[in-house]
Amino acid sequence: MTTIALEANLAEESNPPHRKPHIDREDIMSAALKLLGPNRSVSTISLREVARAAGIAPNSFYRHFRDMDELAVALIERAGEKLRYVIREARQRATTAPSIIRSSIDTFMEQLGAEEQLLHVLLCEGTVGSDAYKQAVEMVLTEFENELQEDLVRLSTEANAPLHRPDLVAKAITRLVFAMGGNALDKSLEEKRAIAEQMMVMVLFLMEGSEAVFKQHGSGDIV
Amino acid sequence: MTTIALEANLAEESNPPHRKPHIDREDIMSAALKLLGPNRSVSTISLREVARAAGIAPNSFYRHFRDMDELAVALIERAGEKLRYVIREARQRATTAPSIIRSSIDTFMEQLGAEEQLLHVLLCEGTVGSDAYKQAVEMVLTEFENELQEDLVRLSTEANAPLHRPDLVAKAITRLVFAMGGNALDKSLEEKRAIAEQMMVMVLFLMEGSEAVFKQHGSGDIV
DNA sequence: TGTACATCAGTGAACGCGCGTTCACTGATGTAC
DNA sequence: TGTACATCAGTGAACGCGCGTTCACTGATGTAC
Repeated sequence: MTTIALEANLAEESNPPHRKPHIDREDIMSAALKLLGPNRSVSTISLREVARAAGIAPNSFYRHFRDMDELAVALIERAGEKLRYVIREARQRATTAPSIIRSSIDTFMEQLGAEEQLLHVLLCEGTVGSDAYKQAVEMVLTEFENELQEDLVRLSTEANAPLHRPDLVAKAITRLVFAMGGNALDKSLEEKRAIAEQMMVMVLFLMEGSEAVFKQHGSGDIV
Repeated sequence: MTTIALEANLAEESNPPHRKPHIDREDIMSAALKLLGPNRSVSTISLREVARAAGIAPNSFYRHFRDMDELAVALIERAGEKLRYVIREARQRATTAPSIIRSSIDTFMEQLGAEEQLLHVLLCEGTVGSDAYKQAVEMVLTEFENELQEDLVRLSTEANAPLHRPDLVAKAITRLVFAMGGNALDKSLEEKRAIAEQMMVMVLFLMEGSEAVFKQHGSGDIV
């Protein structure tokens, strides 16, 4: 009795007794996301945990993913897509350099609250895990940097305030925001807001500094 | 025969057969460090692995540490001390703002090569692991930030180029250097050098930016 | 100096557990004729 | 429309393994008398 009730509950579907629910990669991915938390990263959750959360037998996992690594990479890619989509939207709402910073960071921090689990994957695990995993995170970050650089160049040209090494400005902003974001994940809403403010000042420093160096040295080497 | 030879080898001591080697926290910590690598972080190594590497029985571990968490925290603190010591030394070699940046970052990257395992602990695991673990990493980072801020204020005052929000400059530099450093860990010497160059430009941007903002707004709020 | 004793870092054996992975299976679904 | 068959996402049972932790032990070391 108790066991049967428990099993039905785990399956999270009220299908007729001996009917199997149909499960796809999507379901498994969101089951995995639910397991993430301040002390649980993708590299520390087990195949059996994911199967349990998805309401399937452990061996059924293999019908959809070769192993946990493949699942992890799929999650990272999903997170990357989502993040890019969201930031692009933020960008369209702002057209000047200062406002794009503010709206991008605000959006980033909003998402941190709303889709905590998905971003967790990107923010917390770039340095641990399998090679495939790290490489996937690195790709997302690089892509992010490239888009950001493009924006920075466009906006600073329009504003007649060219930047020295905009590639490094973009890289510094990206790494900084991701590092601080990972740190902010567990924090309260209030603390997150404070961190967002700090991030904006830091980004401002980077851009002003790059501008100042350009004025001193142009786009050439600093020596 | 083979088994006996293997065991003697594991113990890494050529003591008389039934003599027990004396082991202390130190030995266990360095055994743990040896296990770290690009795909192994403190939070993924097991008590038994550490015991094996230290040449003791698994249960002997408990004579020295309550659990793996206590070991992890000890490692972080050790890494923090080491890092602080090394950077302090670097600081004494340099007295102007630009040269302190260069010599600190050079020293940091040198240590990355020399004591890779020890720094791994600080760089790669701030966002995963137990609360105790994360808190210990956070403490080291904060302490680092405070020392850096002190230096920045002193040097920029001497140079008559005061900074806006030196606390945030210090924090940004710290987070950036640690994030990029964690990323550089697996890389070749050549790549590490390139990353060190990038880090210096980024730090320069932060300082020049902070200076520029100070000139515009003084030390008050930006808005 | 010699003896008795307490301490405590080490040990081997054993425990129960959750894990990843395998196997042969089942039965619903879609397709060919 | 009905029948036979292939496909394939699901299953339960079982495997061997490494894990953390416990227990009662041993024997070297230091101390008290």
